[in-house]
Amino acid sequence: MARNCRFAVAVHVCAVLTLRREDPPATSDWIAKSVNTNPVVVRRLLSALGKAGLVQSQRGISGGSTLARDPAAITLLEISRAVDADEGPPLPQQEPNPACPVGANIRPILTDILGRAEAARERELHGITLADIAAAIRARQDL
Amino acid sequence: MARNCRFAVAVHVCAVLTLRREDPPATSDWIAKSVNTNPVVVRRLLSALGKAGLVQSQRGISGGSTLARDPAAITLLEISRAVDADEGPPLPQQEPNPACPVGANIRPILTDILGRAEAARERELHGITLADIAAAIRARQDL
DNA sequence: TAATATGTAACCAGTATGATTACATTGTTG
DNA sequence: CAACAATGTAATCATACTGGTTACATATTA
Repeated sequence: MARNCRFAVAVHVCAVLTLRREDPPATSDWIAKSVNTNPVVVRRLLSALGKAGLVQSQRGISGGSTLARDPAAITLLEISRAVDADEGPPLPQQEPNPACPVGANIRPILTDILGRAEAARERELHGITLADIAAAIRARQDL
Repeated sequence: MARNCRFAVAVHVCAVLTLRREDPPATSDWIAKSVNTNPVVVRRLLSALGKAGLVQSQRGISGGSTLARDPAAITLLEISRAVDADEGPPLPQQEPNPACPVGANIRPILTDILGRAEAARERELHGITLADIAAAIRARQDL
């Protein structure tokens, strides 16, 4: 997992689009007020989500963004991959010493371990859809 | 998962200590040559591992570090927690707008999701011990 | 044609990371 | 006891990344 807030904000953005599914497109300005950030930050995320095919945007008057698919068909894993580029496992750029038995063999082992950890995280996110998020929000509203 | 290499290097360091279990203590200088980094970087990690009770260090001539426990009793989760402080879920510092239905409710939902993702990653690391790492290294050597 | 929205580039301040130097402290050994 | 060799840690530095902001070209609609 990257140490930034892009995923969290992207889910917030998508949640807004999900709850506003029947309404006219949401502008980056409107969404930014809900997130409490700058509209450009929202547009950057929407651009990434659009390239991943999760969202559609329209320019001009009465423009804005809408979900491209059924919320039940969009997983949080897709959102994560859309906004956070895969940078590979966090290994030091400097290669270890091949003259040491550990240095000579640890690299692929670490890559495997870090890959498995990341896969576990992704499996979790794959099991959650935007429909689940919307349901959780509605449940909290009805308290 | 943090976006740094501390965990990877810490596992490398511990793997060295595991393979040298029957030998005299390893110096930070020696380990640094295997990792291919600066001895101070190694000492910082050894210091954190020591505070977590995974490693013991001795000053002075013929000093150095050794594993504090059986390699089969040290999990990668312990190593991860020792060298990477828990910074909590990566949420924006700016709170969302409580006047928006999404902004008012998304925070605890995001916290839950990010917590579940992190828990999945930790479950994976909990299942791997230093003995497994040592075995993997030996298996690669015997090719 | 005027108004409004997206799409992006450019820039900035704040922060994290890892490498490095420096030095005090501790322990060993001759 | 004196010299040496190791850890422990503070301080500094270059690099990189993040998120916020301004600016402006482009597209779309009324």
